[in-house]
Amino acid sequence: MSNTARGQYREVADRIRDSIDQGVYQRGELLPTEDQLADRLGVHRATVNKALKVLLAEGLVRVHRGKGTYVTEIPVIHRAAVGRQRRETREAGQARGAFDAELRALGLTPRSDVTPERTSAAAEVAEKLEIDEGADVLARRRTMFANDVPVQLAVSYIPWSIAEGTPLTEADPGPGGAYSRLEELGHAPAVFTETLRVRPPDAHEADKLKLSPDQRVIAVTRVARTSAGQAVEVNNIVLPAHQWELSYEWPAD
Amino acid sequence: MSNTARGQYREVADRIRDSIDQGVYQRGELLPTEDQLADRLGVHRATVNKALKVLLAEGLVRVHRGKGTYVTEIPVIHRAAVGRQRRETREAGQARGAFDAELRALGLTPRSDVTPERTSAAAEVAEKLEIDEGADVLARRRTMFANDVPVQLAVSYIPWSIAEGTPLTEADPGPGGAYSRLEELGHAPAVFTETLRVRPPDAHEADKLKLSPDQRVIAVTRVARTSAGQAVEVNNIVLPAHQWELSYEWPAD
DNA sequence: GAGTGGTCTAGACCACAGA
DNA sequence: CTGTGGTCTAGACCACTCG
Repeated sequence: MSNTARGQYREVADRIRDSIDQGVYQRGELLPTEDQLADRLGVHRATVNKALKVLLAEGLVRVHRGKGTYVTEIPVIHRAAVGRQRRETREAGQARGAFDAELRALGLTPRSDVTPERTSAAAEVAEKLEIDEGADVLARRRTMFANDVPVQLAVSYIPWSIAEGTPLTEADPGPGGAYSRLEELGHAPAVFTETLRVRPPDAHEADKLKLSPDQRVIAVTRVARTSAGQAVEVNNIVLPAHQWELSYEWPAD
Repeated sequence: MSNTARGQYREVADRIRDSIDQGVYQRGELLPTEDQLADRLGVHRATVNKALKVLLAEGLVRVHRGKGTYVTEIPVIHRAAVGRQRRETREAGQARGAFDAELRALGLTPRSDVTPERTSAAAEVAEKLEIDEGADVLARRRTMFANDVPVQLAVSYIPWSIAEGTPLTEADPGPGGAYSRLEELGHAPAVFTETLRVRPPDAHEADKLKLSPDQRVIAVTRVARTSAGQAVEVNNIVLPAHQWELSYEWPAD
């Protein structure tokens, strides 16, 4: 087995979790330092540190090295994959896209950095786009924030042969986003595929998303194809696993 | 940030990972003990222990307490959610279902325990099935194995008013599985929804799936509805996160 | 510089597996 | 009984943040 003797650090984690649930420590508030918690709970600091990693895994706390440990203020974000590409969704309300709409629904303030760039396709991307390795692609790199907390990285790849000279190469591709432009260019996406893996963050992801090695990301690879089966976009999306809930819906046939 | 000074244990993890990748330690093989690794690599055992937890998170190794640490022998299993309910998929080849087919495709030997049971619906299940809390439901509990390694837990709930007196209450519901029976009973599922969360395993899951608290599970809640929008089945699926790759596909409209 | 969390070493005890 | 990994304490050093 693996779990019979629970370990003191789990008791400590339970006690701190209870304090958070009961409002002793409020959302966004700084917890006592590990030394203080160790004193109060009568254990060594290393045990408190391990307990806090449990809460970190659960997404209950957030750590700023050199500053302290905070109670998480961002609720779990729901991402409904199916439907988010629809024009109505993309243009709904004040939102500039599905991501914006989801965050506003939770009372959060979305923010997003975009960097379009012409580059050459790595092997995995080229394979999925069915182009030659090293061929030119447009890479649109996005970092998304909720209340200034980073919650998503995404890199969208589109063959340069499609994107060249179009608004797709701009930071803001215009109303309805990139999918609307692809539609107008005669490359309307008709079928979407998403493939998911859960893994520890790599160094770049840990840095950008402020994650510790004890946390996980959900790596989503989305491929958009035309009705002719031609892949027109590959999107590599990285989400802090504790911050998201994903949903999918499809017909039986 | 969180990751600038990499930490010695990550170097140790890299070295052990390299040894596994290069075949120094083979699939299914027992690694040297933590004491031995600590001696060879010139670090304290606690550092080796922490390094092994990194590899555990990546799914590269498996730990049997009291015995040792083994190189994982099960490859990542792919689960294509869309299409697995189709009759052709369910009845394909020698397989008794989509799960069987997926494992056989990887050269693994599937095995599965099923325990049907009449019970009363918990709040979350009742809400999704749109029945009264505490109303009777059929619960079909499954534990699935690949080469005798547990790889999935699932509990399928069907209102007792539908299941009573049908083959659904049997351990083997017959050809094509439960969905075929629902179809014949006039409750053919027409729309499926899956909602995913990543979290640490609870005590029961850790025990059944032989997981350590440092690992994660993907908790999938699937709801099957008829074309009239009536929920007929709720399935709570728990997967060791490091062992699976999930995929979904859907049309743009 | 003082305070924070991240990590490492040292040594110890425990729970579990198997001879 | 011995050997394994899991955990705890003690004490130390480091990197980062902020005044």
